[in-house]
Amino acid sequence: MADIARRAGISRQALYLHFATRAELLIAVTHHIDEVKGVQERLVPSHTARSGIERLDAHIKGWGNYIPEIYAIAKALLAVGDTDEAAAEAWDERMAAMSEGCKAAIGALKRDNTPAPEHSPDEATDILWAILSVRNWEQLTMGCGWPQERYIETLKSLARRILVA
Amino acid sequence: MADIARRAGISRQALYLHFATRAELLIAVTHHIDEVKGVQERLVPSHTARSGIERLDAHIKGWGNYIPEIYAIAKALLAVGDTDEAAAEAWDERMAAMSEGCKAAIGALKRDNTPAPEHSPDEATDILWAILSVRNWEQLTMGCGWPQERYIETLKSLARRILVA
DNA sequence: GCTGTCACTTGACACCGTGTCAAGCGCTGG
DNA sequence: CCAGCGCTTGACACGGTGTCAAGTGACAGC
Repeated sequence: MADIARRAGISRQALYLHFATRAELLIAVTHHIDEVKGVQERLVPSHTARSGIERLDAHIKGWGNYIPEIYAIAKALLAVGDTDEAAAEAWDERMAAMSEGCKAAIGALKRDNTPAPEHSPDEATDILWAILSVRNWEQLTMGCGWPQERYIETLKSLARRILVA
Repeated sequence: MADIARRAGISRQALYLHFATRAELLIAVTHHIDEVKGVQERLVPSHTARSGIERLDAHIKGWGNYIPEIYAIAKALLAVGDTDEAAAEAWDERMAAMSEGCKAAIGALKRDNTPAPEHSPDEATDILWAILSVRNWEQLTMGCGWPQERYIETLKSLARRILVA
């Protein structure tokens, strides 16, 4: 909090006039970034995609390229979520939005009659959500050293083989 | 530290006579659990597997069923790893051991001439390692509510479709 | 039986981060 | 002119980690 106040050019106490707790500040930052960087707009291509496969690709690309932009705040929010209920809730809420996108992509596959027979739509959604998680991105790019481009392409390939008949 | 000391029936200060820092204690606990619960023994079936596919299955089962036993300490270690270099290193070291198992399974597939053509052995190892990560387990079982049995079976199925030709 | 050592105890303290409180200051709009 | 607002300074409480000093009690070796 002291660091942030210094960088903002105000006193530490003034920060508490705006945000009651550290968690609240992190939540507000998260919402602000979503607004400025526009999650919604990123997922537009996935709405206008014609086939289910196209939609799957667009969703992976849109979300996958969004992750690096929110990574720092996401990590902070996840960390504080271990002890702060409201922060955990805020994160879950964000994830629910992203999970809706997964669900829609899976739904589009079903409409095309191209879903993999191995999974129910719910299970397929869970799987897609899991492999697109921030933690997974962290592991593959920061942990394994994959460049972002490769992350996107490989995940597209994985998703197709797992979720498309 | 106070809680742990109380549960151990010694004074908080006595704890510091054994472990210099909280991180050091967590690291020691991790090693102790590995010793007692035996990671090595769990992976024996994977060494004796005949085919590459069998080995892949055995590795997923062995490790996948080990995760719930180490989950609590793993989470604590990961959390403290954000600020403590030694803890992060200890975790990476454990992960390297597990990653070796992934590598060996991929190697076995190659020896059988059954690896998926889409990935190099290194990439296949990274992917297997990522989907078998503790975070992924957390997400699917705790987040999505999958029972352990289903987690194992679904991951086996995923791994085959991704990594086997 | 004495003594040194060792594991532990009690009780204090420093430091850091979060969050709170009170008093004061300066600008601006009515 | 002044009330209100946003901010300031400066203090403090609290909890957690880590440190330090002095003391205690048991046990082993002489």
